[in-house]
Amino acid sequence: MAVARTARGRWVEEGLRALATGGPEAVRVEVLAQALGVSKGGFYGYFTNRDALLDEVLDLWEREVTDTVIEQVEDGGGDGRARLERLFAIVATAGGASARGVAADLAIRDWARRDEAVAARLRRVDNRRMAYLRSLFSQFCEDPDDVEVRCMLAFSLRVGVHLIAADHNGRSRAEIMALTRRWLLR
Amino acid sequence: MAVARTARGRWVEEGLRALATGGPEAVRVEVLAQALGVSKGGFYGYFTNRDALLDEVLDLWEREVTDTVIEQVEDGGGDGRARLERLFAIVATAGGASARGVAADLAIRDWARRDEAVAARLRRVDNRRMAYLRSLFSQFCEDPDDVEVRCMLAFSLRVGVHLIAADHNGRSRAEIMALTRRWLLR
DNA sequence: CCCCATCTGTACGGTGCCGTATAGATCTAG
DNA sequence: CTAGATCTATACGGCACCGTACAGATGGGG
Repeated sequence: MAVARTARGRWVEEGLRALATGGPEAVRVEVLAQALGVSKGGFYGYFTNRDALLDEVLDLWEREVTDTVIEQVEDGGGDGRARLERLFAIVATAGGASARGVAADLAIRDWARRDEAVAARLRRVDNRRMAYLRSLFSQFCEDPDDVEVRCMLAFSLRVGVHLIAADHNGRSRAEIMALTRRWLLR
Repeated sequence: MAVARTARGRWVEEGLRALATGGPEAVRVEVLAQALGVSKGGFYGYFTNRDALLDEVLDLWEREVTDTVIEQVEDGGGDGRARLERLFAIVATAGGASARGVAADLAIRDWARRDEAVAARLRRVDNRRMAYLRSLFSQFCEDPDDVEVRCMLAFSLRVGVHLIAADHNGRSRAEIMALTRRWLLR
C-alpha cells in the first residue's frame, strides 16, 4: 500500500487500517485524527462526514485488492497449476504486507452482512476474483462443474483459514493447508 | 432456542439476537431494554455491567451450538456418509430456525479476531465440531491426512458460503453447494 | 393487614463521539 | 510586505450510551 502524499489520502489510509483491525465501528473521526497526530478540525474540509470517508476507504480497498494480487500472479507466467500454486503461496504469506489486506477483507465481509451497499461492492470484487480463479482451474479441468466446485472450495478455504479456530489432531494448520492445496490441484 | 422464562434469561437471549444481527457493538443495554419493552433500570440488578452480559451471551451460544446440531444428526442413525449428508442438509437450511444461529456464528468469528477471550471460546467450539466432523469422515476415509483435508474443506465451505458474494457462471449457489458436498463425500 | 425483599422506572452525571463555527496560522501572488 | 486563500486548532452543542442512585410498585410470609 503506497503511502499517501496528500493529507486527504492519509485520512483514507488510516481509515482502512482502522477498518481492518477494528471493523467499521472503529473508524472514528476523532480517533483517526489522534492516530494521524492531527486534530479533527481539518477532516470536514476534505469529507462531508464520516460516511463519506467510509465510502472512500472502500474505494481504496476495492482498487487495491482486485489488481495487486492478480498482477503478481500473472507476472510469474507458467500454466494454470503453476499460477494457482503461486496464488496460494501469496495468500498463505499472511504475515507480510498483505496481513492488513486480509484483515480488511474479513472486516468487509462481516460488514457486508449488514450493509447492502458494502455487499454490492463485495460482490463486484468477489466476482472478479472468482472469474480469475475459474480461468486458472479451467486450464486443467474439463468439466465446468468441477471447475466451479474447486473455485468455491479454494475461495472458502482462503476465507475459512483465518476464521476457523480448530486444531488438527496434532498437525499444524500450515501442514493441513499444504495438503489441502495439493488436493485442490489434483 | 427455548424462550427464557426468567427476566434475566430474556436479557441474555435478546443480547444473542443483537449480537447475531449487529455484532458485539450492537449489544447495548439501553437498546436491549427497549427491545424487551423494559427500562434499563433492572439490568444492573442481574448483571454487573455490559461485559458480564456479553459473557453470558457467549455462554448461551456455546451451550446451544455444540450440542443441538450434533444430537440432531446422531438421532437419525446411518453410516458416516449418511450422517454427513444429514449434517450438510441441516446446515444448508439457513432460512429456518438456525438462521440466527449462523449469523451469531459469523458475528462471533469476526469478534474473535479482536478479542482473545472470544477466540478461546471459539477454539473450544470449533475443536468440538472438528472432532465430530473427523469422526464421520474417518468412517470412510483410510488416510488421516485425507480426513483432515476434507474436514478443513467442509468447515471452510460452511463458513465461506455465507461470506462469499460471488456468482457462479449462471448456476445458482445452491447447485454449486450440492455439487461441492458430493465432491467432499466421494 | 402490613412489612420486608425483590423487581422496575426515572433521573442524573460522565464519556466518547459527531458535526459546526470560528479564530488563528501558513502559504502564495502581486 | 501585504492581502487573500487555504489549512489547522480549539471550542461548542448535541446525542447515544454507560453505570449509579433512588423512589415507587409488587408480591409473598408473618
